[in-house]
Amino acid sequence: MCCLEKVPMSRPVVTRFAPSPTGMLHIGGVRTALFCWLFARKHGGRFILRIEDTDLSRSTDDNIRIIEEGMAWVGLDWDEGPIVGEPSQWKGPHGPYRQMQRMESHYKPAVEKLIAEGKAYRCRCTREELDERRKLAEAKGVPFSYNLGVDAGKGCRDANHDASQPYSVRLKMPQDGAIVLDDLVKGRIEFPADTLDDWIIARTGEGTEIGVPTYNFCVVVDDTGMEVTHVIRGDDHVANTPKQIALYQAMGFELPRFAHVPMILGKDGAKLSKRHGATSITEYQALGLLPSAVRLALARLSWTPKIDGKAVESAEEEILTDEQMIQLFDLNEIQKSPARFDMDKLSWMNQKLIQKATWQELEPHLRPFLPEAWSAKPEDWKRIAITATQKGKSLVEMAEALRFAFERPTEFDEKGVAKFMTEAVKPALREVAGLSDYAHDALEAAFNAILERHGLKTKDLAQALRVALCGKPVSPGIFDTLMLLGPDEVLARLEKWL
RNA sequence: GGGGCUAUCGUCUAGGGGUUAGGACAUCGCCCUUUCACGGCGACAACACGGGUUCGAAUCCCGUUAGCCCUACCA
Repeated sequence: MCCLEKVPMSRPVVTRFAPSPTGMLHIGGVRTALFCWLFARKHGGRFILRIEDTDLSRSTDDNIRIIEEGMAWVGLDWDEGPIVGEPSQWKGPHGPYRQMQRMESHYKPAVEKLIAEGKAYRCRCTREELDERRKLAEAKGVPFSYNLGVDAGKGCRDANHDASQPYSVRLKMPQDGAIVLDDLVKGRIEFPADTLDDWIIARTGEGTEIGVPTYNFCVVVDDTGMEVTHVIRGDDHVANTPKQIALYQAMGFELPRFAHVPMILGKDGAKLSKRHGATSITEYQALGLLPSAVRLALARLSWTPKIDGKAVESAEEEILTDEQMIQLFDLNEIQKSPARFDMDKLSWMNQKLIQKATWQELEPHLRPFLPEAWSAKPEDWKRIAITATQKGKSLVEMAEALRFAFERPTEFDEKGVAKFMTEAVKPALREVAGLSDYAHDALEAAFNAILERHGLKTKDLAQALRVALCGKPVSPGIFDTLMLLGPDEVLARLEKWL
């Protein structure tokens, strides 16, 4: 069944990605964002980027820019959210899209309303008192709770405190039954009410003021205010969801659909972290990966698209275009269990995508990995350079394979010299140096003629040329190598060997 | 401690009562070849464990184990 059919509301699909600007854009976050993006695109809906910058100590405009640029690079464009390079502006009708800018306008009125309606209450318990109780519970080996079980009746739930003293604000949770979450990927999950106690929606403020609201509160206010219909997020949020559901209900809002997607683990099954290698999207960019490869690899982690009801059955089918992914995407096909990140497969997909791309498509991605001189080269030259190296696993490999075209070799591979720079081959080399018609066919014909005259095999001459021209017996196809260098440069590099 | 989620080749996964348990990446071997690659062909390789239910269980149920998440006036 399509998840859309289960949505009671007839509003257009809206998803959102809400990262914290804490210094980098994590690959796991990008994957979640990708699912949100795919889902929105598939259903012709909107995709929102929202910045959760309530962690004042780590949130900076620079970090927000890192997120924006990372998202832009990986090709996840947002319909609503911040405007790159304009910290105080945004696009979309539900702004601001930075939480710190929503305090007075959105969060505080919502808290006040809940208190006024008796759905939430002021709590005068201090952090110290709470810590004390927590320690006590721990010593006794019983679970701490604010107002549940043995702690029932404790706390300020029924005290009806006014605002005359500093207070935090807690939400009254239902006290019996269960909160059920009908998750689009995990299925039905029940949370017994007696495990969910009254939680803080707003921290203690100054004097009679309401303090800064907490994450679980802001999320709900934002998601309702921004008309989010499908909350697609990491499954580390599953256990937060019953709190949020209770809040939706207290505020009288219709529930969105929830889809908790599994997290990405490192190769060893531990949470993906620095020691597994690259975790930030910026690093993947630097590795010479195509954004399309990153999208594909990330999407295929935990998701098996079905074509006509069948999962992909060949290497060819693994390489999906964005259009195919958007068309095929279905939350029902997402795995419940976490997946381990596999750099090898990403790398293979990257290679396949490089092979499939036209040289024009590749050029802008490749350019940053090449020296300045690249830009000045004629189109034809670029075409040859790219098509000649399009077997590489990454843009870095391609650039590396083209180095010889920009730098004369300073060192020469000893084994290569010993093996291929024979006396027998030198006269042939001399003839190659004299060639002037560098059109591919002419070059090939002349090359073969030289071979014949000197009784050499292709390998003998080609390898000797590679060593002389590139310093090592490795280069693109020999005719491409010659063409990229051109007759003058070939002559110059050959001179010392004649 | 409590609550929740998860478990098929090394990795991503298909399959959901009867299959030689299928594919992809990686690995290994062979072939192709002007180098390196690409490409082609092939091989290796899995149902976490223990109980049920059943004529029959990877598949359904219950336990166990392991991993992860939440259990904050973090997000």
